[in-house]
Amino acid sequence: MPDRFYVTTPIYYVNDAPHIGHAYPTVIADALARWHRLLGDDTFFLTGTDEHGLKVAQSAEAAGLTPQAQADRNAERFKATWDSLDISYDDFIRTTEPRHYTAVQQFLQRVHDNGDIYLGTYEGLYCVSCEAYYNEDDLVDGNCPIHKRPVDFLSEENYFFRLSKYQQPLLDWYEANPSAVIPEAKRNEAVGLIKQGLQDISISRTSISWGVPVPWDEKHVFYVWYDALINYATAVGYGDDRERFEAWWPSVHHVIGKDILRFHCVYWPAMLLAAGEAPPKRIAVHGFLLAGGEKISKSGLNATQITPQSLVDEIGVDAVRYHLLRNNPFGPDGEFSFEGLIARYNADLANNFGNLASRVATVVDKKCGGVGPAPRPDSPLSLVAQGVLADASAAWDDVQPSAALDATWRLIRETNAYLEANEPWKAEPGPEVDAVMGDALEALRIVCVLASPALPTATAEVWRRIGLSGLPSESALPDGAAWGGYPGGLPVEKGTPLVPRK
RNA sequence: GGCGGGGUAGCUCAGGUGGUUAGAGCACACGGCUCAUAAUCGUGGUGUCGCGGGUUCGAAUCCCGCCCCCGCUACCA
Repeated sequence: MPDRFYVTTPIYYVNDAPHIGHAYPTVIADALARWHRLLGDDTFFLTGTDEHGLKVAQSAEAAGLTPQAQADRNAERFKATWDSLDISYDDFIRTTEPRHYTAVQQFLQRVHDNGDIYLGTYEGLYCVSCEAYYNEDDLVDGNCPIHKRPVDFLSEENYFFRLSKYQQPLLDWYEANPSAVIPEAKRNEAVGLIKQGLQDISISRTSISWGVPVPWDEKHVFYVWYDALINYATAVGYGDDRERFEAWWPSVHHVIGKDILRFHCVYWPAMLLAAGEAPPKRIAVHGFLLAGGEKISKSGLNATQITPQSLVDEIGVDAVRYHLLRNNPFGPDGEFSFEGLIARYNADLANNFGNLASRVATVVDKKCGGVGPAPRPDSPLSLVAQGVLADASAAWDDVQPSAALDATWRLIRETNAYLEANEPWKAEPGPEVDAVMGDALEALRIVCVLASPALPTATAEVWRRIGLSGLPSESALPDGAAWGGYPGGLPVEKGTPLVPRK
C-alpha cells in the first residue's frame, strides 16, 4: 500500500497578478509532488485561487466588472503562469465553485452544531470609504490612513468561533507532533502565538455579500479567511465524498509563506479539531523572497515587474524553477535577483549539468562509436551516487529543496572529476574507456532521475539523448537511482548544447 | 517590553551533544587538460567563528553580560 502525499500551495488572492512571490511556493510544492511521485506515493497536488472578500469586490467594481467576471479573468492568469512553469497540479480550486460552497457550509455547520460558533458583536472603528475596520494603532491622527477622514465607531453582529477553547488542545497537538510545523523557528512562532492566549475570532460579516452564505443565517457571509482555508478539504471531497476525503486526509502537507502562519498554524488546526477532523500532517513555512531587501509583492517598484512568465521566456522554465528551489534555504527570507538567476544558471546548469552531458556524448561518439557502454558495478562513482541519494532523499523529506539539489549536484561534480582523472579522450578505444564512459552515463542517468523534480524538461532531454526510453520521472525510487540501471548498448546522441551559457 | 531566529571566508550558507591544521558552493588567483557550452580538473584563505568575561587541559560549539539585524507579539501582568 503506497503512502499518500497530498500537497497544497496557498490559494492566491485573485486581486493580484501572479508574481515571483507566488511562483516560489508553487514551484516548491510542485517539486515536492514530483519527488513523491518518484517515490511511488499516491500524490495529489492542489493549487488555486481565493476569490471572495471585500478587496475583490471593490477592485471588480472599479474595473467595471462583476466580482465573478474579474475572478474568472485573474484565475486564468494564474493558470497560464503555472502552465509556463510546468506546474503539475492535479486540481485547481476556486473558492467560488459550488463544490466549495457545499464544503464550507457543511464544515462550518458542523462546527456550529458542536457549539463552537456563537453570535456576538464585533465593534471597531470603521471607515466608510474603505468599508473596513481599523485598529486604533492604524489610524493617523485619528483618521483613516488611506482616506484621511474620520472613522466611525460601529458595532456589527458577527458569528464568532470559539478559538479560546482550543488553546490547550492546540498546545497538546504541537507537543505530540514536534515536526508538524517546519522549520523549527516557525513552529516556535506558532506555539508562541498560542501561548500568548487565544481570543475568539469573528468569522462572518453582514456588511458585504461577496462570500459564502452562513447556512443557518443568510444575512451573513463567512469572512474570507475561514472560507479560504477550507479549500484544502474541499478539493479532496469534503462534504461530497467522505470516502475520498478520508483517503487523503490528514496526509496533507501545506506549503505556505510566513505571512499566513497564524491562519494555518493556529486557526486552521483549531477549526479542524472543532469540526472533528485531524489537523494537517505538516505545514512548511517559508520566508519571503526579497528584491534589494524589499518584499516582492504586487505593490512597490521592485522585481515584481519581472513576471515569472517573462523570466521563463528569457531564460527557460527549468532555469527559473531550479533557481527558486536551489538559491535559498527553505525557511529564512532570501534575496532574488536577475543577476543571481543568471549566475546560478551558468554555474550549475550550463557549466556543470549541461556541459557534462555534452562532453560525455562527444567522447562516447569518438571512442565508443556512439553507443553508450554499460557501467561497471564496482565503479567509485557508485558510492558517491549512493550517498547522494541518501542525502537528497533526506533533504526532500525535510522540505529543503536547496539542500536536495546541492546533494544531487555533488554527483555531477564527482563525475566531472572522475572523467579528468581517467582522461578517456586520450585512451585508445577498448574496455577501459568503455567502463569509464559507462560509469559517466550511469551517473548522468541517476542525476536525471534525482533532478527531475526541479528540471523536468532538461532531464527528460538528456535521458532521451543517452538512449533511454520513457521519462526520468517514470523511475521508481529508490531502485531507480540504484547504481547499474543504465543498460549499455544504447545510441547516444550529441545534439546541440542543451543549456547554453547566458 | 516579552518570545523566537540570526550575527562563521568577498558573497550565500553548513557546522555547533566542546577535541587534531574551522568547512562547502560561488567569486577571485595561479597551474593542468583540451573530450566538453572559454566549459572542466588541481592548488591557493593571516576568516578577530558579533563584543567582553567565565567554566575547561581544550570553546565557533557550554555559562554570564553586552551590541547589532530580522520576525512575531504587547503596551501590560
